[in-house]
This record gives sequence, C-alpha cells and structure tokens, in this order.
Amino acid sequence: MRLSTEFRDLCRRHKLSATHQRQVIFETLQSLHSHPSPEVLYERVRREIPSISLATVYKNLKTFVEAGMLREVSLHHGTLRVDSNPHPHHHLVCASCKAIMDLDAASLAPIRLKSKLPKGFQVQRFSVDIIGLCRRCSRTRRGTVSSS
Amino acid sequence: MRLSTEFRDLCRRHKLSATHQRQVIFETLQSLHSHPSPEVLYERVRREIPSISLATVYKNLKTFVEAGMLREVSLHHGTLRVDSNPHPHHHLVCASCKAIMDLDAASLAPIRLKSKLPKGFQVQRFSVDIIGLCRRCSRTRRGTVSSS
DNA sequence: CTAGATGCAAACAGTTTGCGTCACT
DNA sequence: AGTGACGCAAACTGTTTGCATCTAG
Repeated sequence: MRLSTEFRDLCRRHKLSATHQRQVIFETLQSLHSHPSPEVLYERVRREIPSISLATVYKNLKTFVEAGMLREVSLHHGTLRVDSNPHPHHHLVCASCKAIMDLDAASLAPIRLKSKLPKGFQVQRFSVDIIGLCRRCSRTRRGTVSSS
Repeated sequence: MRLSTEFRDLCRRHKLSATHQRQVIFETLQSLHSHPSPEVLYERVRREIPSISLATVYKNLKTFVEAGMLREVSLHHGTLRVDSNPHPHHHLVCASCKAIMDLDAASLAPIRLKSKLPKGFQVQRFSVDIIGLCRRCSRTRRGTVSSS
C-alpha cells in the first residue's frame, strides 16, 4: 500500500515492519514541528486514515521509541514531580528508574544564548536535565528498568 | 497542633493557612532529596499521619505550586510527548499552553560540566528546556492558560 | 503461511472533584 | 463563627491490554 521507499528503508534499518499507519504517524510527526500529544497527533493522522484507532497511535509511538526512531521529550510524563529546592540547580535524571537528583547550578558552565529566540518568546528560566543512568541502574541491566 | 513557627511563617508569607498535613507534606518533600511521585510521598507522609488521604497530598501539591512554594519538575507530566527531530537541539517550552518548539543546539553555548557528578552516574545526554511564555500566551493573560 | 500489526472495547493508573465534616484564624 | 482544609468515594483523563481479524514479509 503506497509506502515510500524512504520509510520502508527506515523501518528496515530499525527492524520494524512497514505499514501504512506507521508511515502516516511518523511522517505526520515529522511534518509538525511541534511535539503534539498523542491525542492531537491522532486527530491529524485521522485525516489520512479515518479508520485508525487511538490505540494504534499509542502502540506505535511506543514501538518507535523502543526502536530508537523517536525519543520521549519528558521522561516523567505519567507522574507529577515537584521541586522544593529553592536554590538554582539542575537535574540528573536516570533514564532507567526515572530517579531525579539535584545538581548545584555551579556544576555547569552558565547557559548562554548565542542567537535570538523566536519573536515574542519571553524567557522565564532555563532547565537542564542531565540524562543517563544512575549508579544503581548502570550496575544492573543497562538501560532497562531495574528489577529490585 | 504542634506546627513549627518556621512553617507558620512560610505559609503566612504565601497566604496559605498552616495545617499539620501541609507541614508534614512540605517537610517530607524537603527532607527527601529526590523528587518522589505523589504516591511515594503519600506513603512517606502516612508514617507521620496515618489517616491522611492521597487526595489531600494532591490538593496540597497543587496548592503549593500555585502559591510558588514548589515548582513542577516537568511541565509535561500528564501527556506523552515525543521528538522526531534527529538533530541536536533544545526546547522552548511555553509554561502556559505547554507548547514545545525546537531550538537548534547551536543557539546555546555548549553545556560544560565544571565539577564531578555523583559517583557512578553515566551521562547519556543533556536536555535543555528554555521555559517561558510563547508569543501567543505572552500577549494574552500572562502565565494563565489562554482561552482560545 | 506465519508473526506481527490493527481496531475495538474493556481495564488501568494517576489525578481531580463533590460533598459532608472538621480545624485554622 | 466563617472560610477553607480534610477524608472519602466516585468521576475523569490519559494510557495499556486482550482478543479477534487482517496484513506484511
């Protein structure tokens, strides 16, 4: 079903079977330069494939992330996290167990803008996440959710 | 009920009434140097106040955030966002409408560590969010969810 | 032909809300 | 004394899962 060779190749490289739904989901995502919620993406994709189901969108987003074709913008969607540390600081985030540790702002060279931002955007603050594996997770299976 | 003067003052400054539950929630959060999920925080707080309800924890987290005593770690908990942009880049995040825009990595001075990270942490990548108000939101009610 | 993808509906997890009672100011 | 906080249970929203059918390879 009219799948582009580009998308076929991309899927082959990532060891996924190429389906029409996947191509439309992936390409819609790329064409949008924002990072829409699954719901919004679903509405967009529905214009192309009216019969697609929301579950398929979710399943494929997960598949793409696992295959490395997409990355999650925030590792903490799904649960509220708050910060009571009033000092300027950054976060160390474990990609595996999702733990968040504070890192003093002085540990990083100051963030400096080198070019103009899009017109009208008013900066409030910078937030830096250093993403990786915490000691515990890097000792066990790398990149997988730890068992204990 | 045995509330510390410190906490009383903190609440007064933020125009909140000081309750035992609030003090325990807030101080538990501060004593933990991680950023636990509401569920985990609830379990901790329950050791002090066995009768507290999870709803109270949620209500107060929200109250504290609104009062400015806490800040949300991620503005996108509650909805999955993915990134299909393979080029190194940062994100402009609108604190009001939650829109995410890409910003080329070259727009920011390179992130450099000035000190050692906690032992055993393996860095995978840096993720920088520039948080503020997008053009649209900064034109309308500042900091509030836009109506249209 | 077979493994895996899809669509649907039902199940889940995290969060919010309504309401009667209780506590702070 | 009155406003607002608490605790409970029910409602919601976003996401996942089970299963029957269909499709890519």
